[in-house]
Amino acid sequence: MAESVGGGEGLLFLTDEQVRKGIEAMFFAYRGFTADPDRILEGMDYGRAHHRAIHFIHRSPGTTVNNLLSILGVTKQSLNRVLRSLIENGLVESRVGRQDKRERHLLLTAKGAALERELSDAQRARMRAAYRAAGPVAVQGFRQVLEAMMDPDLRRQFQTLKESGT
Amino acid sequence: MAESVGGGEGLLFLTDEQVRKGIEAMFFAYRGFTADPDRILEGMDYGRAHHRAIHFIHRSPGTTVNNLLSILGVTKQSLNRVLRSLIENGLVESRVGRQDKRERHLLLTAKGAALERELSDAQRARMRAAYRAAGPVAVQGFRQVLEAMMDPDLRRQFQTLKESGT
DNA sequence: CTTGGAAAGTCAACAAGGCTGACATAAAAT
DNA sequence: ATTTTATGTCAGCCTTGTTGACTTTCCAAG
Repeated sequence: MAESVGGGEGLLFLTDEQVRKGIEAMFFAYRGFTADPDRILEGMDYGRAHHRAIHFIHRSPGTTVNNLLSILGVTKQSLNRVLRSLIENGLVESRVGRQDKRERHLLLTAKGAALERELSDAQRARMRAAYRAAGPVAVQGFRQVLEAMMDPDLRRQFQTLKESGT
Repeated sequence: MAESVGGGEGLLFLTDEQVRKGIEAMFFAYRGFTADPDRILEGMDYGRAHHRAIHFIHRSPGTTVNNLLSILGVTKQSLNRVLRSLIENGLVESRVGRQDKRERHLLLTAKGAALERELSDAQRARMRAAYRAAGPVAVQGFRQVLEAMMDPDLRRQFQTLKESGT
């Protein structure tokens, strides 16, 4: 790499042009990031919105609608459209809450879990390949920068999710 | 960080759960990435699609429509709608090609450049802050992983753009 | 010089996935 | 008893993507 990213004490001497490259990298990388799931979903009745719902239901089984709403950052009308089709087609189960019967707890059915696996296998394969190509140190840095880019509320949500896993 | 990302010889011992966290980080970070420009554009007649067009026209002044099409990865009908409004509102100038008069060369007007600056200032500010928080080593890693995530064609496009700068 | 094909623009129609506003229901909380 | 919360739903709108069809312009090869 010709361009240095050096500078001590956390001070970075990056030109606007260099930062702009980071922005473009983010743009192109995100296209790659969504490409595989998009390919799988096209032809089915589902899209990226369904993928996101399935992902986070898998991630937090039994999560409530409101919970999912705040993670996804969309309106309930928007989520409901997606959720309804997933429930109708038997990918997601909606259970009335036991303590609070107003709440609906969302779970993947076997069929839903199968699609989740197919989608996340594809997406993880790409991530793994990228990680392998870039190396362990790069992966650490990747995560740190991404986390620093998030809005504070989203960062909190992300960290909450992080703790729930592993 | 409790989770190790170690492993010698480019072999990464990452569990599916750890890779999944990278995927979620990408999702949340992209929201932050687009948040500031989106805020600026809301209320104007423009959206994210306009931002992207403006960005790449600024980046490669005089680029042709076909060129832009392949960078953005949308159909000409979709781009045309965006481009038309930018031209009508005097943000973009479309010049008939000198050698090949079928081609249109796209340039930002002063007004267009002003909006471009406003948008990219906001976006760069966030990137800079993230870079500063994460440190120089992390920034290197960030770039490497992003580049490795791209589809090969997009990576080539990205690298071509990279060379044109600096 | 004619003709094939590339570059660009445009019209129409459609779909996904966002949004707002309004309203309904059930159940919890006060 | 009343208010608030969680959810669902209807209707309508916007942006941004898509396909298909058609036109104009014009370079380039026959």
